[in-house]
Amino acid sequence: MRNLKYAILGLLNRHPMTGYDIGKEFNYELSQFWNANHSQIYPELKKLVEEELVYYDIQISGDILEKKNYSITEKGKKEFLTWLHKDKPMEKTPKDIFRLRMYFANDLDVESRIHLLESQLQQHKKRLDSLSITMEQYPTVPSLGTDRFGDFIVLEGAIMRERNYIQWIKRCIWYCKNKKNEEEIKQLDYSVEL
Amino acid sequence: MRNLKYAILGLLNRHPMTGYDIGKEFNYELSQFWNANHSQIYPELKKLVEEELVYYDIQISGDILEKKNYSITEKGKKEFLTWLHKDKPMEKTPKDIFRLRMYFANDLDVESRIHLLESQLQQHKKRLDSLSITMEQYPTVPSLGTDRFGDFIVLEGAIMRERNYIQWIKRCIWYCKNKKNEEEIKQLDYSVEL
DNA sequence: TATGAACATGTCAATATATACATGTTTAAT
DNA sequence: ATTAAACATGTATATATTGACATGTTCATA
Repeated sequence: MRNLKYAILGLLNRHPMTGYDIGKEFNYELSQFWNANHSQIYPELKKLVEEELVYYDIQISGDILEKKNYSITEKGKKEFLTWLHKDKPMEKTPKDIFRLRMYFANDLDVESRIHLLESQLQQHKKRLDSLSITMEQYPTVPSLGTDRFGDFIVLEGAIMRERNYIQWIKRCIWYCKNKKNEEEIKQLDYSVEL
Repeated sequence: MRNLKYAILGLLNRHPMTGYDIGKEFNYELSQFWNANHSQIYPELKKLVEEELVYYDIQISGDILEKKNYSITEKGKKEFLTWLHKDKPMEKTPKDIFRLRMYFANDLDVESRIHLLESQLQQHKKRLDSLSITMEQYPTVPSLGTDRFGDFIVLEGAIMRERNYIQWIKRCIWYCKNKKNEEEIKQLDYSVEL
């Protein structure tokens, strides 16, 4: 697999940065589809240096603080592009603990169920709001050859995903609140508004 | 975390079954939000027995084949319900390698990008079809207190998730094709100028 | 009755991930 | 000058997960 390897190579392919910077990326935009702790990043960078896919320059920040500024090598670039070109089969669906809980929720009284659903709803709404604010940075669709195009489509994907999750939670709440008219419920369709 | 623990307890809380059966569940409906290999399941069951959260009866299948039929204990039931009641904060967004690839895809020519997107699109459509067929088993919404209600809402969630992913991929393809035309038009403009 | 698919249970090694431990520097604000 | 937040880089331990190794039985069917 070595997915972290390619995530790091991809970032360094954009521009050189330190391990700390990579960690920050994983906590910002990328966090919508990737993440890693620094305890994973530093050893991986070490490995990538050994494999001659990246190298670093030491920069002095302030008086004595040594920063390792990592760059991708030609070999690294080549390996990254090979990975990027490969048409990989669809991944397994991701694990989702909240769905797992809802799967088993018939053991919960309806009030508790609604409470858990409402709590998740609030959290997802909050995330959607923050993603929407980020989206305001894009008045138009960036052009295809730029980094910002990648930033834009995954941000849009994240927004769509959150909207969709919110819709599902709302449906679950609706079912819980309306035990009757079961025939009617099935008439609704699951179309997603954009 | 011990999420597998609760996934197993939840299943055994529905009804007793073998480790093999649990593995099958993880490859069927549950696979839309949970999975585990048998190499993870058997050791976990062993642990749960030690913790007295489950126990097993040995059943003879055929002449000599011993099957371990696992059941949940009262202690296990209690611990499962405590877990189920707890209002947990939202999980980190799941990792998604295809989104990661698309994030970096500006290094790909437009044709390759569209090819990768179309390939994913076909696979997600196929999964959506199979989920939709499963949904045909539910002519009405099952009542709240039954296992089938849990089955139903997560199946509906899986369908919504696939529809949404498909919409996102289609949007990405649309952007690629439109921008491509724009660039072609630009090329034409240049040639006219020349 | 031979055969292959599904049933059934386990271990082992490698990798991936999370959390805590450990140590310091720089920068901006008070 | 003090302080707190952010910068910066690592290691260690525990847990989670994957994929391979290992072994055997039962059942349907050709």
